[in-house]
Amino acid sequence: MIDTWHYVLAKHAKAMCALERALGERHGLGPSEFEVLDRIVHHDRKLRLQELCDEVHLSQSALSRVVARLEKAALVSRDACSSDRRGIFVCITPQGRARHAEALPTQRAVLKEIFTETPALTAP
Amino acid sequence: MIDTWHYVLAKHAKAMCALERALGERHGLGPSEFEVLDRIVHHDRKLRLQELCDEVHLSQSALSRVVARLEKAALVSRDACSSDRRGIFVCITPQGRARHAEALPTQRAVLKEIFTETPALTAP
DNA sequence: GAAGATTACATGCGTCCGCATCTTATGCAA
DNA sequence: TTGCATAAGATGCGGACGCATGTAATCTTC
Repeated sequence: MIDTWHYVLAKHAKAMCALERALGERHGLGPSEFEVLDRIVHHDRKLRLQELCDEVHLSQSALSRVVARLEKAALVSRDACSSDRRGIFVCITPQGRARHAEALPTQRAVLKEIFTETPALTAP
Repeated sequence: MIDTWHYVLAKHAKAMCALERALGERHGLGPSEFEVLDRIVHHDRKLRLQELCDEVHLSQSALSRVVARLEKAALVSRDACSSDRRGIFVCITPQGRARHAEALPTQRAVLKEIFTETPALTAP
C-alpha cells in the first residue's frame, strides 16, 4: 500500500514534469490548461465552472484562474448562464479546439513513454 | 493507460490534500517535510542533500528550502561534510525523530483510508 | 600549480496553487 | 415583500515550487 503511494508519487512527479515541458514548449499550454480543454472536448458541450470543478483536481479558485488564462488566450469564452445569473458557461472556441487537437498527441506520447517504461503495479 | 494516468491524478490529489491537512494540523509538518524526515529515518544515517534529491520528488532548490525549514524547526541539522566541503549532511535531530515517529501513524492512516476506498487498478 | 570546467548547494524571481473572503444572485421563511 | 442563509464565481494573500543563476569547492588538463 505504501508501495502504491510511492508509485503514485513517482509517476505523478515524472509525468507532470514531462507534460509541463512538452505541452508548454510545443503548444503553450500548462497541464491544467490542457486538462480543462480536454474535459470540455470530451463532453463536447459547454460546461459550468462548477461541473469542471468536479472533474479537474483543482480548487475552485485555481480553476477560475485557469479559465481566465484560457480566455485571455482566446481558447475558451465565458458565457453568461441565463437560468442562473451567478453561473458562467465555459465554451471552447475554434482556436481552443484546434489547440487541444494539436496538443493531444503530445500528451498521449508523453504518458505512453512514462507508463510503459516500468513494468506494472500490483493492485492496492 | 490514460486510465492509469487519471487514477494517478485522482489519488495524488486526494492523498496530497489529505496529508497536507492531517500532517499540518496534527504535527506541524508539510508533506515534503515529512517525506524528507521519513527518508532519513528509513536510511537511519545522515544523508547528503544530493542523495535526498534522488529520493524525494523535488527539485534541488525546493529540497534545499525544505531542509532549511526543517532546520529552523530544529528537526534536522546541516552538518559540514569534511571530505567534500561543498557538501552538506542532513542529520535528523532527536526532536526530528520524535516528530516523525508521531506523524508516521497519521500518514499511514490517511493513505490506508485513500487506497482502500476504491477497488484497484489494472496494471498499466 | 594555475585556469577553466564541473559539481554542490543557496537564492532571486516568477508562476501556480489553496485558503479565506468578497460580491452578486438565488432560495426560503416570516 | 423583506430579510437572512446559502451558492457561484472572483480575488487578495501567503506559501511552495521550478528555473535560472550565484557562490564556493573540487576536478582536470596542461
